[in-house]
This record gives sequence, structure tokens and C-alpha cells, in this order.
Amino acid sequence: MAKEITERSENYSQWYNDIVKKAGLADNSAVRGCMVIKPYGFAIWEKMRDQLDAMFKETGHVNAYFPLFIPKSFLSKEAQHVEGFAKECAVVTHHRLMNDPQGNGVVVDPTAKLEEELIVRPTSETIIWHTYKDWIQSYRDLPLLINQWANVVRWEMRTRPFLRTAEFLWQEGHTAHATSDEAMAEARLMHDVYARFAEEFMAMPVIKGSKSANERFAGAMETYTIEALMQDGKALQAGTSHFLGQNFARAFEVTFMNDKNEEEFVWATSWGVSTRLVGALIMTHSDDEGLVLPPKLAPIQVVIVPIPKPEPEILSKAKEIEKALISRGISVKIDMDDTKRPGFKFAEYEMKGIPVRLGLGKRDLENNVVEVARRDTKEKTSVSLEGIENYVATLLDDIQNNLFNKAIDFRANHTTEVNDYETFKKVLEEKGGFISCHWDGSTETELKIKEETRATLRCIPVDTPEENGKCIVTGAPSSRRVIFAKAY
RNA sequence: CGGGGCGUAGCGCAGUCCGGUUAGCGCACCUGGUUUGGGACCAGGGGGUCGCAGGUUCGAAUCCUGCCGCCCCGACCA
Repeated sequence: MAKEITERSENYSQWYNDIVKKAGLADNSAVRGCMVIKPYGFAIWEKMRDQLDAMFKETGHVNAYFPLFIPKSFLSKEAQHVEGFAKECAVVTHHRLMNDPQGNGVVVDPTAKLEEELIVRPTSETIIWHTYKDWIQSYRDLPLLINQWANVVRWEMRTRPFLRTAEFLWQEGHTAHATSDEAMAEARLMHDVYARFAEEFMAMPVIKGSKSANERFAGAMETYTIEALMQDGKALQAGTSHFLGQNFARAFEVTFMNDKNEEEFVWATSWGVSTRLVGALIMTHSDDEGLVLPPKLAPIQVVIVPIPKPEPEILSKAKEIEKALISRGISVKIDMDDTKRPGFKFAEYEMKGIPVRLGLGKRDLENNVVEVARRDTKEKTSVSLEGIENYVATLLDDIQNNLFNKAIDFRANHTTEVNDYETFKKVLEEKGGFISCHWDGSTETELKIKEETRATLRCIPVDTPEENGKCIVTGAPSSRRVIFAKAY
């Protein structure tokens, strides 16, 4: 599968857009760059959201909600933040409409101009730190571990469904700590949470690493990232966790009294993942037949298709099976539609990526079996109805593991160690994927590579062993390999 | 903002070069019948400001001018 997609990577966008559309995940909207997330696409996001939310709570976080609008002046307070951000933003300038005196519908009421413009949040650090100032006085108020689920707007020039949209849904955690060490530990903890979520639930292997100074979040001292590899050989940044040092605390004057009665600035982190993960999920597992969903995130894990139609006898058996599956915590849909033929339904559920399909007809009833079809391998087997719930439960686990292993293999086959710049360029052009190489640590070299090859420094992996080598460009000494790739 | 492509029924498209019946095809939709274990078939039917505006012409989906919108590749991007 992966091979075929790589071979026609020029049409990769087409393939991706088709799946988004045909699986019923999202539509373009009337507003350029914004998408309508359809019920099925949103159901996948909800599964992700619920799981992540549970993981955040397990690690001691609580949810809150902060305003959509940010006074423009807030964005001027943190110099680096302003430098790296604040450009592609939607700005609210007026607060009232009026009937057009010329009779052309409604127009902006010029008398309703805001004294200070409001920015539709591209991220919420500033308004949250403005609020935290009032919430934090003592070390006893710390740590403050808050997350919010929200929408943000970034006026991107070029958009793609889920991967980059002008408005997107995400969560952003913003925490405050008494010490640098504690904040750093928090940033690393959430980095781990994201990596665990990606691998265990999305079945998507990720490289955990830190960003170079150049790629770091504006205002952060350290940015941790999880980088995934898509089937067309391009990298996707799937989540980030930032150690913000005391930058935002200084900008918003957030201080606390420590246990020695000394005033200090608090230490901060922020971390987020977005609906981009839905795009990552699509691009990691899908094939020519459509979407492939890992069972742990599939809104419907098993669909029962009565063959040829939902007749009473078949239906009552289907309901028995449904009950047995539900008892094992498996989500099931019985297809009650009697206007479509089985073949049509098979194709449709494959397009939608439903992990397991049970085909149930008279022939099966006579033999007390059911036809089990798995989406990942397209294999079909006739299975006894005796203990079917256990069979399916095991199968769902198998599928989850198989998808992860396939993705691991793909990544292994598309990760190349190179030791000179010529090979680097050649591999990038002919094969794509992750390129592991030595780099001298300078922004200058990083930018040179980006300019000449369009590959970016994805991350400096945290788990790789030290290894002495020479920078592929300058020949300067390097103590560990880093990951370059073309990226989304 | 550059480079390329496209705009014709709900969706996907042909027709445009070379102007000429009543603008066509597939899917979907409606009616009837036969079907039903991998996207059914037959018959009948409904649905169109040919992106918008202007021009040329006896006559424009087709030629000319201007505008608008969408898609892809870049620039941009946590």
C-alpha cells in the first residue's frame, strides 16, 4: 500500500482529499480555509479528545475556558512571542453592523469602531498569563495545571483539510510552576503523554525530540515535539510541548512568594495538539479503498451487515451478537438499511475505515457462523458464533497492533542514515522520508539546508545514543544525529 | 502574491480548438418491475441563469474584453 502511494506521491493530495470527502469526514465551507467537520469526522475527533482528556486528568490537570478575543496590546508584551507570531491573525475592529444607506444589505457601522482592536486568538498564552497574574500569589497556589479545549484561528495562506485550516480545534495546556525543574518535568511529562497517545491509540509511531532554536515556539526556551512520518514520505509535526521559562511570567508580571518569603517569577509550560491529528491518522493508515481506522479510535468498531437484507430471523441473531459485543465494550452498528445491497455496504464501510465487518446471512445461521472481514488486511474468515465476542475483541487488538507495526515498518524503510550532503540531497529527492544525519548545531547551517533542499530540521531526538560524527555541510564535529525531512 | 489548471443538473465530466437543431453523458434522485452472499438490471421520468458582466454576430457554452470563484504547485506556517 505504502509503496503505491509513494509511487504516485504527486497525486497524494488528490488521494487525501478524496478520502476526506468520500469517508464523510469534512467539507469545504463558505469561508476560505475553514472546513466543516462532518459528524463522522467529528466522532473521530471526539474519540481522540476523550482519550486525551482522560490522560490529562490522570496527570493532574483540570479544564477551564478563556476568551476567544485577545486585546491587541497583550500580543505586544512578550517580545519573542510578537516576533514569531501575531502576523496571520484575524482582527476584530468594530462591534456593530448597520443597514447600508444605499440599500445594499448590511455594512459595518463606522461609529462602532473599537478603541482597541481584538485579536481572534491564534493561541492563548497571553490572555491566560494575564489571568494567572491574579490567580497566583503564593507557592501554595502552585503548580497551576490547566487545560482548555478551544478553537483558534490562524490566517494561513495555504490550507488543507485537518492538516492546516484557518480555524481549528485543539487543546492547549498552560501550567505554572514554582521551579524551573518542575516546569521542565511538566513539559517532558506532556511530551510523553502525546507520544503515548500517538502510538497506543493512533497506532502512529512518532519520534520524540526537541526543536532547534530556529524551529522553536516563539517565546519558548525549549520545544519538545512528536514527529510522525506520512505515507508520502513527508514529516508531520503532531504535537508540541513547550518549556517557556519565565518569559511569559515576566511579560505579564506573574510572581509568587516562595517558602523563604522571596518574590519570584513563576515558571511556565504550554502544550497542544489539534484536529491535525485526524489528518495524521488518515495519512498514516489509509489505503486505496479509503480510510483505515485503528480500533481504539474508531467511532464504530464493528458493523454487522445482514445479508441480503435485515430480515427478522437474521436481525434477531444480529441483535444477539450486538449484545455480546457490547458486553465486551465493543461499539457496534447493525446496518438496518434495506434499500442497499450487501456489496454496496461492504464498499461503503471500507471507505469509512470501520475495523471489523460481520456479514450475516441465512447460510451462516444454518451453520451457526458469521463472516468476519477485517479492514486492515481485507481478510475474510468464517467464525463460529460461539464466543464471537472474544474472537472479535482479540481481533480488534490484532488490528490495532498490526496497524502500528505496519507503520513502524514503513518508517524504518523510509528513514535513512546519511553522512554527506550529496547523499542527503539524493535521498531527499528520490526516496523522501526521515533523514538521520550529523549537524553542527548552527542555525546558519540549518537554514542553508532548508534553502537549498526545502528539508527542515524536524527534531533532535531525545532517545538516540550519542555518536561522534561530522556535520554533513560544514564538517564540524557533532555528537548526535538529528532528523531532517520535508514537512507538511 | 507568483506558476499551472478548472468553472456546463446535487456530484463527476464531455462538448469550446473550427459559433448553427430542443445542450449531452455517468452517478445520484422519482415511478414500475425483476433482483439481492462484493458497489444490481430493464423501462419510464424529473432536474440547467453553460461562474458573472459587457462586446462581436442573423445566431454564442463555443470568439473577444473585464471581473469573480475554486483546485494544484510554490512563497507563508507551532
